[in-house]
Amino acid sequence: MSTAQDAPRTRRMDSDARRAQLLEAGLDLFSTTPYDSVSVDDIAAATNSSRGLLYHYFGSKRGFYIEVLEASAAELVEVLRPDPDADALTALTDGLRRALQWIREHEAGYLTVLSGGIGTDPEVAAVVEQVRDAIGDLVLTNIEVEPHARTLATAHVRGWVGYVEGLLPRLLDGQLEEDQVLGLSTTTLFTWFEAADGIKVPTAPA
Amino acid sequence: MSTAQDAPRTRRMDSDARRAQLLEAGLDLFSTTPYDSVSVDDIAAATNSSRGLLYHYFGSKRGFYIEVLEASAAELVEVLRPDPDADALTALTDGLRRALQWIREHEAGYLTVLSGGIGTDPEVAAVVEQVRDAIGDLVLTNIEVEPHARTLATAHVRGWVGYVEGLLPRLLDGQLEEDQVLGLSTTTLFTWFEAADGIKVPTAPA
DNA sequence: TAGCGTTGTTGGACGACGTTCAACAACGAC
DNA sequence: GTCGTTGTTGAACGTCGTCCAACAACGCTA
Repeated sequence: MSTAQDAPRTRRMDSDARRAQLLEAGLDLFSTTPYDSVSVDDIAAATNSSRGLLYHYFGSKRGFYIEVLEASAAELVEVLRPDPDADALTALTDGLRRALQWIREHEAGYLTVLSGGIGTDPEVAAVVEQVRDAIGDLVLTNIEVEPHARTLATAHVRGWVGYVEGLLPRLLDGQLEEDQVLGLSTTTLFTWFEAADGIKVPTAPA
Repeated sequence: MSTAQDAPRTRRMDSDARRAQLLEAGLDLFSTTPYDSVSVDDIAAATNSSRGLLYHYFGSKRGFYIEVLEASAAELVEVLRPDPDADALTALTDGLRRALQWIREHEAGYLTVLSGGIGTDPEVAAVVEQVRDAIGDLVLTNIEVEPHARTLATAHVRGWVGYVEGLLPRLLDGQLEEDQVLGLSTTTLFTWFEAADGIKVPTAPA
């Protein structure tokens, strides 16, 4: 017979749930601790499981790290997704505001996602670069760009993502207010669009 | 008696020279290989010395890595330093051109410096952040900013550094020409200055 | 309920790594 | 030639990532 007291010694979980549990624990740990100071044992301990499990699900510690990165990045991109009904400036401002809120809530976690990764690891760098591109594309969503202006416009939004990232440390340590960040960011983004040839911002800002 | 053939078994070097030799080897290795794939043995082998030497000079592998970072960053900042006699636009364009050249020459190395570091390591992040601030200050050198505009101007150049960094991957993989990068960068930097209150760019660009 | 195959899970074992440290060897001074 | 200084070494240790053979919980069938 089996009661609540004598639970099975090893808890078997649905594999999706286990993956999610590991990823969540990974985000927690990597957010607060440098990559190589987080041991596989730490991750196992945080999930009440064993070292081997991480290898069963993710193949290697680095593979695990990359999935943590991707999961967190997906969250951020989701938060940023603009309201398709709003005009460009409003959509951007609102999206940015949500993103900044998300970053504040996950302050340490955000740093893991966008500002870091493991050293020169090309796979990690590729993931981070992909996230930045994705955000750039998102920003470009409801802006009309003629084909010949495509390259420069894409480059500009990609640069702009870096611009916003550059402001973040100053926002997080209080040197800058949220409205200042929003002001600088939107101005820098749209001013170039307005001056550029072959780009039209629907319901352009005053 | 001693000839050229039977050289001393262990070569004693001037400590400054040895430090420099280790740092150079470190830059080589970290440029091409992720941090935790570079072993202390590799560094020792590259300098024909032993593991212990790195600890003698740098205390730890991470301490060593940070010094490599700092050395490389100092080089980049030096290259960027604007000609004090030129007007703002020329000084910036020339500095940027030199920097892009330097980055092309040290392509992998640059990635080690500015785009990376070890994961969430706060010490590493601080060094990288410092470099970006230093570059921002450099850009602001020959621009006249009234006290009340200081905060925003500093923030803008800091964001701008991120902007340029954001364009770099596209320059390095050939999606963007150098002149396009220069054009986007200078436009984005100066357009805001011109529109801002209390900021004067000497001999402003047309 | 007993047995069976599937599959989530474990932890010992291994090689590689970062780090320490006591001993060593090259050099300058006298 | 001797001595103190100091650059240098490599064996030894504890920890880590990784592998893998054994294990145990569960669903299914009879």
